[in-house]
Amino acid sequence: MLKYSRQREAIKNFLANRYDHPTAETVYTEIKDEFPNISLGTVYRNLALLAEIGEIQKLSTGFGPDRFDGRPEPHYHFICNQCGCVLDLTVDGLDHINVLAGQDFDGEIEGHLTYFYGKCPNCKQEKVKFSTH
Amino acid sequence: MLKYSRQREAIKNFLANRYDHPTAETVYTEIKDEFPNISLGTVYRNLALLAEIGEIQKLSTGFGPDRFDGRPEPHYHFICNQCGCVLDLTVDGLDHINVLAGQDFDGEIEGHLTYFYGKCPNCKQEKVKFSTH
DNA sequence: CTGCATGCAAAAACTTTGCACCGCC
DNA sequence: GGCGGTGCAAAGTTTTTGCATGCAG
Repeated sequence: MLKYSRQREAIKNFLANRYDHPTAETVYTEIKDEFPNISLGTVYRNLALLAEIGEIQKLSTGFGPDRFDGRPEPHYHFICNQCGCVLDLTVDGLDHINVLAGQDFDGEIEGHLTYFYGKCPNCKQEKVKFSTH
Repeated sequence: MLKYSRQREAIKNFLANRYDHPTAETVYTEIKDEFPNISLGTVYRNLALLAEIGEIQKLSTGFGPDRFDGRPEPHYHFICNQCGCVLDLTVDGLDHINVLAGQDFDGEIEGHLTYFYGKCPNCKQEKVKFSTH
């Protein structure tokens, strides 16, 4: 049975109000303001738990430590090749790619996980700036 | 300048002949038959290098260590929820999802990385077997 | 010979876990 | 009070790196 804990609640709320997909380390550091005694182990344990019960999402970007997203509903993510930032991305009508993927496949496709790559709005701007020199 | 090395060549060939997307550890263990003195550091260095120059692909599945794919050309991957195996998957006509993703996005989408999840042919079979009991 | 590549081992980076104590139910 | 949660620290896992030596160009 899942028991209430102030720490877990704080972690969940913290993530719900951040849109930059922080790492466990960042969650730990920032949440220390409110809980000076909280331990990194507790942060990892709760992040894993919350991800498992679907209240947050764990993002493995393949670059650096895992990141966490406080928005539980399905959506996509964009990773900037230049600055490494991770942004939420709403893309409609992508469910059909499961069907496409299953066409020549004998197993059963149940879902997919997609990361988009490129230049974030900020870095795209930078590029324009430099190219006008 | 990139200098030839027998170790790197062996790693590349090893991956080219495997279709199970081995981890660095597996590459290391298996390639020791041919190079008893090769070190894990060399394996990691060469895997990173080969991935960077696009001769192999690094797969971060978010579960366990990274895996490596000897097929450099773009294709997709399927990860079995049940047994954890990783299979190659050819899906045509998925490039357009970059356009979809870019529709409400101010940055620039340059590509995407997609993992499909579900039951592999083997595990799907298992399920059928059990359900007939 | 010059400098990238290797082998080795230490260390870094990231995450999990054992254990005694704490606090929700 | 019972049991899941926490803090702490140790350890586990995965990957990177410093350095002396080796080998390709």
